[in-house]
Amino acid sequence: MIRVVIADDHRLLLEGLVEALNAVPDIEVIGRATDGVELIETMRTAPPDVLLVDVDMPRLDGLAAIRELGNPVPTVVVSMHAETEHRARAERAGAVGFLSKSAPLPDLAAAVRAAHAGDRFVAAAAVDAVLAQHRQAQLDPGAASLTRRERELLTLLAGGLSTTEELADRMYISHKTVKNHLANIYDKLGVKDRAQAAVEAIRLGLKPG
Amino acid sequence: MIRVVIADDHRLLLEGLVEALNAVPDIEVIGRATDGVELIETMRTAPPDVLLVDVDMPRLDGLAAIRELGNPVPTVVVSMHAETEHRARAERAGAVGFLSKSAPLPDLAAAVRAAHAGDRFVAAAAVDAVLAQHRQAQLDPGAASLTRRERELLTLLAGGLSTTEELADRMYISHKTVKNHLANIYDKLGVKDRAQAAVEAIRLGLKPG
DNA sequence: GGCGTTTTGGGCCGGGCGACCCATAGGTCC
DNA sequence: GGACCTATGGGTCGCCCGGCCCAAAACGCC
Repeated sequence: MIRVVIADDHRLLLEGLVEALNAVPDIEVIGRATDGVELIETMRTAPPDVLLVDVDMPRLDGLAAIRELGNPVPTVVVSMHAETEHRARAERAGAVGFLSKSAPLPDLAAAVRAAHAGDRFVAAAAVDAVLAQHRQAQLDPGAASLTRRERELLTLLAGGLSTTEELADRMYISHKTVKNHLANIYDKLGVKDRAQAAVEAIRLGLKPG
Repeated sequence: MIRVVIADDHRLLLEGLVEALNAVPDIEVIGRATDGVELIETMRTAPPDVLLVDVDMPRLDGLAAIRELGNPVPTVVVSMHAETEHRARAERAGAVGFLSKSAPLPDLAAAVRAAHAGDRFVAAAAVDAVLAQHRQAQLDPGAASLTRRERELLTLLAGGLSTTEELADRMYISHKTVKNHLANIYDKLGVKDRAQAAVEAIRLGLKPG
């Protein structure tokens, strides 16, 4: 059983990846992170056999994070774009694999196994199946344009936090900022209050993660 | 393919039955009803090969409904209790089968097939598997005690209607009654507003239908 | 280095919401 | 027949929510 930690700030994609990989018999996802700082914390508490990271994440990007970590475990870098330049940068940062987010799932599993076995540089491929799963959310014109904080807030809402005060406390921001985020969410999702937003969030597959 | 219509005022159980039966390869649920009047309407617009009805339903109970219909299709009666007296009444009303809501799913499928084949009186058995699915909701102490109207309202809420006015219009009651129902729902589910109630409703599997 | 976006925060206002009272009609159950 | 629940409806009150205005940091992108 290959134990994997995944880091990606796109929560929907992250969840899709987790589900997809957990469906692979010899792979188990034991941790996830949505930014570099969280990733370092996760690596400390639950060190995996293989690490999967997105290149661009807030606070501390994927490449900086693996440099910071000093490559304790084989790392595969996942990127939206498959350009050679990104690949080179990932390689310099110590990654042993580089994947585009637009290829079939089996390639992703293969890359994880290869990294675990000690291979260097399994290139390209990966994750088209996941994007397909993820497509539903992208089809919703507004949902795709949700920002990171908006998705965070919406996820909390779908998890049962409803009052402005609760949400503000949980996100360490003022109640006014919560209301601003909510107003933007309503606009993007085409709803008019918390109840509808919560329903929509669940429909879109937003889950605490 | 045996086409079936199911009538049951317990919506959660109804949905469980529908799902369970749709999972059976040779059975397809083509309609559902939550009271006798709705059942008669459904039978008119979508006549099935076999009818499954609950004995006690509001407005017009199951037995009265099948009498009213004049038994155009073989009917299996489902009851919470498996007492002989109820069985006798069901038989007099023209039902060809009688099942308790506390036996394994295969028996239910068997009863449907038997009714379709023309057998008279497949007794007892049925639907324990469905109750298991349904158990989650029953474990929630409050959810089980929701009344019919409360469930109706909650289902609308989970479907995206959120304002008092919308709900009142849809249910043909005053906005004040909606607020009363909501207050009772909050109390029973242990939540404090529409957003949390909607989240909980979805978690409990309430769906339009 | 400048522009757009994101995230953060403020104020104001009207209306809707939830909490707490209440009553009445109809049904079920013993 | 009486107790209980359900469904319906009313009123009041305080607070919170959502709409609409604005501003300033921080970040990414070109």
